[in-house]
Amino acid sequence: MGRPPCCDKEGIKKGPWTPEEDIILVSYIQEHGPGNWRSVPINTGLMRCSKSCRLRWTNYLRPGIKRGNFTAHEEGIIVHLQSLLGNRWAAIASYLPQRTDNDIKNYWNTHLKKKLAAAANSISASNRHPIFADATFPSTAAAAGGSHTLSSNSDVNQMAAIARRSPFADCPSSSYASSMDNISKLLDGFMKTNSPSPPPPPLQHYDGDYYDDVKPAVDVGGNPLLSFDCMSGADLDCCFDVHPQQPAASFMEYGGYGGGYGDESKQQLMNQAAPPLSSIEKWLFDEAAAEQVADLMDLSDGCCSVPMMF
DNA sequence: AATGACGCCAACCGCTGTCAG
DNA sequence: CCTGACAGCGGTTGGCGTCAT
Repeated sequence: MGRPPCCDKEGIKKGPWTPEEDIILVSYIQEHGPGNWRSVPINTGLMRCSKSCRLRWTNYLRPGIKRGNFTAHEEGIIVHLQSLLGNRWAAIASYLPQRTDNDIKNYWNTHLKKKLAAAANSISASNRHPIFADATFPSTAAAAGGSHTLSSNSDVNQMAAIARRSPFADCPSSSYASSMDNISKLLDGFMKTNSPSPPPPPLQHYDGDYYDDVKPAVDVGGNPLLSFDCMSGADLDCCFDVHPQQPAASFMEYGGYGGGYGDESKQQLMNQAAPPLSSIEKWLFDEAAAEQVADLMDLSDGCCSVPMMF
């Protein structure tokens, strides 16, 4: 289908935004709030298409955006979530509210992916776990009941190492950040007059969007389940079965590669105060998990020298 | 000092999902 | 149900800054 791009109209300005345009846009949003982007260029007189206005706001002007260096913790989360969710940058960004999806995408493409690829080149096939030597992997894993979104085998191998040992921690901060000072001052007033803002971290949400592999299933009693299978970056495959109406009756399974996708470790999550999906999120942010995996991996100091992975 | 190569990132493009009429 | 409008997302690109020669 596809509709004609909104920016094909004549008289629509493209390219970098000027400070004056930024101020106009911020002033308008300050008054009317974000949203209804179609009306923004009409009401402000900006010679920009609505899409451009939205992008400028969400990627640059929105309050609470953090620029500059990614911390090792942020890197760990990104790599962790990327291995779990794939290139779903908006979903990943929702776990890093101070970062935009564009920022994360750029950082992945320019730093992390490159680093992972370089490290992967150094990994000899003999060092890899047998499951990775199987050319049909990950299809075999999927057939076995697991599913994942790993872009490459090396993602798993390097993730924990990157989470623990950031090679980019000393990167010079973006000079761009300092250019934001004036706009930040402008936004101070906005933030004070528009509480609550910025949007809170969506740690509580579970709408099916962030877990790719939600699929219909039933429990032993025939009750509907949402089943979320994943191969985590922590080299554990896991399965969360969630009763939509009875989260407390849900359970989570963990299994290691060595044992396949089975039952060797099953943990009942019956805590009413802590629904299972909180456990998922806890797991996602559990730095200790990455540490454990890194220890298991027996990584050497050089990230291009990776011994036995498992 | 000049210039070519390279890296980074803001912005654009095209597609998909959603929803109202 | 169909269609069109809109918002949002992910991939890609172009321009600018930096570094190497």
